[in-house]
Amino acid sequence: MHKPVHTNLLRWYEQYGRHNLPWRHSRDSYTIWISEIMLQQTQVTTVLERFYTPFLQQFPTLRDLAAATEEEVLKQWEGLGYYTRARNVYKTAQLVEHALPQSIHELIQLPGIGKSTAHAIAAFAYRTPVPILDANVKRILYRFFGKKKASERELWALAYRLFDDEHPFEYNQAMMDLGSLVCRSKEALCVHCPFEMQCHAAQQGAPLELPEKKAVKSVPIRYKDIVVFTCKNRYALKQRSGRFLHGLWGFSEYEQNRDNAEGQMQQLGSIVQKYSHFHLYADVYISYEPVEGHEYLTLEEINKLPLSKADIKIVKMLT
DNA sequence: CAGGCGTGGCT
DNA sequence: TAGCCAAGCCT
Repeated sequence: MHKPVHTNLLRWYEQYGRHNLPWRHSRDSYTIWISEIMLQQTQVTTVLERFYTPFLQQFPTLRDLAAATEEEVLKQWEGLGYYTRARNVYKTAQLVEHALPQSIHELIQLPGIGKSTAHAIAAFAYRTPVPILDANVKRILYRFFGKKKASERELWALAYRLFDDEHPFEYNQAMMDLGSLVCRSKEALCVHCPFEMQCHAAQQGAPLELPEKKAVKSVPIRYKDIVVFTCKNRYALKQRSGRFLHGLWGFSEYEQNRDNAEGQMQQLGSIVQKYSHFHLYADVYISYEPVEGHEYLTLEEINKLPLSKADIKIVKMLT
């Protein structure tokens, strides 16, 4: 249904919306899908300024992506983080022959596409009249309906309740922009909000109290020694195979151990890398001893490999 | 279902 | 500045 709040929202969107986002007016399901995956847990600015265009330049179509290697895709993803997204994007390109499916049911079965992304692709690429539910929309819903906490199920119900099914596309875009520009997590600009009069939190005068903040968990610190084995201007790396940074290349880490530091190893420096679930403090050493299970590569070769931020810092120490 | 999963922007 | 948190997904 189309209500007065929707009229206010659309008017606000026409005037203040982010109409220059390159994926916004695309009808190509491929580019919209790539943008949606890149934007998972990632700010618009980062994707927009550094990753979206170069990626599509290298892989302009689904067919190009499918024809690439996983390492080439990871290299394009280097620096963006959450690399499982890159591997899932590649996997999906192998799976679907011509184009992404259109139904939410089918989309959600593809690797890396959950309920939120499936709705977004359906809404933006295929103009399916369904609401989307991202972090921006969630924050608006919490405040608009005056809820301190809500389950995913409840949030979807609220998303459908507020939805404007007469202008679904514009409504969805408007909601994301409103959440990003006005109903912000640390500063709510209610005076500029088209929902101000209908919004429960705004009427209570305390929008920032919603939603209820989660208890902060302390992040563990891991201390490691990283050893760069070298021989004749080549350095030993291997491709990571665990869940963490899977597929990226890197130097070898060891539990911090005085024995390592003592021998003939020379310390190059140290790095700090803050991951979402732990912080890494590592001393970096160089060793001229031979090592098994690695590839000895020149700096030129190393720079062509997909590397994590921490390993890039170490490569910089070598140059 | 809580935690693993990267990196950088913003306050 | 240090910490929060950003167009989530998977296990």
